[in-house]
Amino acid sequence: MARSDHRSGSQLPATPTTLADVAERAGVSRQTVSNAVNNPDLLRPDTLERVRQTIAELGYSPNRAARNLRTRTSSLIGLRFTPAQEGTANATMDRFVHSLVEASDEAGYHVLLFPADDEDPVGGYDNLLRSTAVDAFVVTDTYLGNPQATWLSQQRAPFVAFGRPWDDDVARHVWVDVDGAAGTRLATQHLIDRGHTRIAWIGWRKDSPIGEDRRAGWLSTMHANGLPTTGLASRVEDVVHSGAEAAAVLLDESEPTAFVCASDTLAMGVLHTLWIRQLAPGRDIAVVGFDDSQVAQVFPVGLTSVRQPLEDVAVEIVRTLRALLAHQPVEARGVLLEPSLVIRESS
Amino acid sequence: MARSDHRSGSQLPATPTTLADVAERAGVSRQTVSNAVNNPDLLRPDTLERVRQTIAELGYSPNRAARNLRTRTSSLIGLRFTPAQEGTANATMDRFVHSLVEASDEAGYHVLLFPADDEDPVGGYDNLLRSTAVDAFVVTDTYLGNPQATWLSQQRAPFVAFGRPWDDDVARHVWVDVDGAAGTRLATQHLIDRGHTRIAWIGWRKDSPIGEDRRAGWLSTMHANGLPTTGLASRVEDVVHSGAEAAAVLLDESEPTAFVCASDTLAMGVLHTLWIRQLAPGRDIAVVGFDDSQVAQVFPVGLTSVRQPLEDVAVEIVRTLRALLAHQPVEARGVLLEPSLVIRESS
DNA sequence: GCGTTGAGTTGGATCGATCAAGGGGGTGTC
DNA sequence: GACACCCCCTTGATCGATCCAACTCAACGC
Repeated sequence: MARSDHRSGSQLPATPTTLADVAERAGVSRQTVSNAVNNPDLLRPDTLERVRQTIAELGYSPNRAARNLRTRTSSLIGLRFTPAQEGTANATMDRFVHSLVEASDEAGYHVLLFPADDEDPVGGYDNLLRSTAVDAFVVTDTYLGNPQATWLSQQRAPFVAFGRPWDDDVARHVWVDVDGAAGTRLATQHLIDRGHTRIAWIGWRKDSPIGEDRRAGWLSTMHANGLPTTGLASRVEDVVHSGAEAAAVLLDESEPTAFVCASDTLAMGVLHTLWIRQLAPGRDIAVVGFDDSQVAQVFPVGLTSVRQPLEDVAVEIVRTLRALLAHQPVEARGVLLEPSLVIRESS
Repeated sequence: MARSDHRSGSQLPATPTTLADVAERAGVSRQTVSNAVNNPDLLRPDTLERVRQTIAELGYSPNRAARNLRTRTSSLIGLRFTPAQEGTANATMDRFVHSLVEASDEAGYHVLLFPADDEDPVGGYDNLLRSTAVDAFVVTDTYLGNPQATWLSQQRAPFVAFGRPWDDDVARHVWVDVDGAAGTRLATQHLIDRGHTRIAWIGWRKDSPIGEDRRAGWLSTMHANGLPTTGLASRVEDVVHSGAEAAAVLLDESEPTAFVCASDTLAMGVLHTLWIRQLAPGRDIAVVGFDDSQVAQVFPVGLTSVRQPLEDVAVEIVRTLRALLAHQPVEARGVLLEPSLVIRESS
């Protein structure tokens, strides 16, 4: 005797419909219903149609837990959520998460968030992994010395990193990243095209490989165009007032007419200094930032900025993840995507 | 014969440890191990200790899928992720998600994200609900006419809304919200305390209950202080240039010395107009925004802004959710939290 | 002495799906 | 006619946890 909770109209039954309910109603076996859902070509067309009809009538949807238990998968992708830092313009996460959720959804996956624990950087991963709660991870902070990627590799846990493994003799994992150097190359060339010759760089401290990568783009473009770089570069903390100070010093000592910055945060610092000195951004001095943050977008003088193709990054990550989980050979160990330049009034 | 994959050191066994493995090794039954995990007080202290030891040795962690299947729960909270709109300063989601992930984690829950489908606003909910993939939802967009809350209520799906049900004769669901009026009251009083008497309001269109709520805070505070409001209010689209235009008109026609805005986006518009007119924010004209976005934080002239206590909102939501899921009577139908004012140079 | 009680532990059944193997029934081949 | 074969479908076992009822054993009361 099957459950008979198909009473009053639109309300959800107390116990949701199961595969067995559908089977009985359609006059077939459980396995046939299962096949209708997962391997439709195994069924005769008329049977398939009948089962599908019944599924629609009963509003059946396979129980996730049961499926997960049997197949030893969860259709979940774990992501450690790290929010945008207060007091900065860095806001990659929000857009990236959105893109990842969309891309995952299309591949039949959902995104599971878990918090960052500073004391135990791999704790969250370990829990989810041991309880087989997720199929794979997406790792975002691949800064030098971050143990996550290495640890996951050791555990043989499937994961894709957003970010290159900078200490490349260790962990050789699969990754997707944005070519920072290409971004600053775009920015610098753009300024050169506008007639600038004294273009300054304000970037992060030397121990940041990402920062050095972005710096390299500026440096190579300047050299390629036979332009000077000495005295035109500065490396500081990624906070607004450091950017402001660096800009002040550079203006005094080297008289640049344009700035390329490693982040929108630093670019805001530059703009601050310009504002104090009554210099008009875009007219007197050009400024380019990095990340195309909301700050760049709504600033009264729109800030020209390098934009990461986070939508593409997400799509690429999900594609790679699927290959990984299907145990297909992954074509490339890493994928490098090109950013674009969003030009606004500040340049 | 139990699995014996406890070979070379730190690598994860091919098949993870199960409850039965632990039971055999500890010389007790499966149920006892289960009790050690879920109902420790049922065991005699010495047995408990022995089982715990074994669990630690084997690195056992209960299989999520199996537990979910049996208990008909998932320890997952569903959240429809809507990213920050480009070209605005609205960035509540990022901080809220972070807070929710943290609060959920402490309660033993994880956050599951799913995408918004414009064509089928309840589709994502329906899928997750019918497949019993999540225990409950957190709903964030409770604007007037949003079908989500009503639909979920009809389905008797457990959920808590971040946001009041504005069309309050329908869906009487459980909610947590921030008192917008109290926020603008803080802002307005702050300006009055600084000696301002002609304080203008720039808000959203009249069909936004949230906007009207915030407007009410400004209005009541002005009245309570016997200050004029006629000709000092404007209702526009929530985009930068609308804010700029509104500010220009108000400055021309009513000569305010301060602006309270319904959002940081509009406040940026005001700042734009001030910049064009060579008026110094904070010195010539005061401006207050709403949301304490990154934009407010890194703007060269720090923007005073109302800050929503999103951490507290998340904690309150999770607390309510737990009560709901435990079928305990929820004390209050709604919880209203007080925002604070972050004072910066613009006021 | 014997039933009662209760704390501590156990084995079997169960959640709802999929896997693996095993039919019926028809067609084709010799 | 017998056999092999394929297509389509069914049955029983299984994933790993928890629920449920029962079972052991010591303490206790009368």
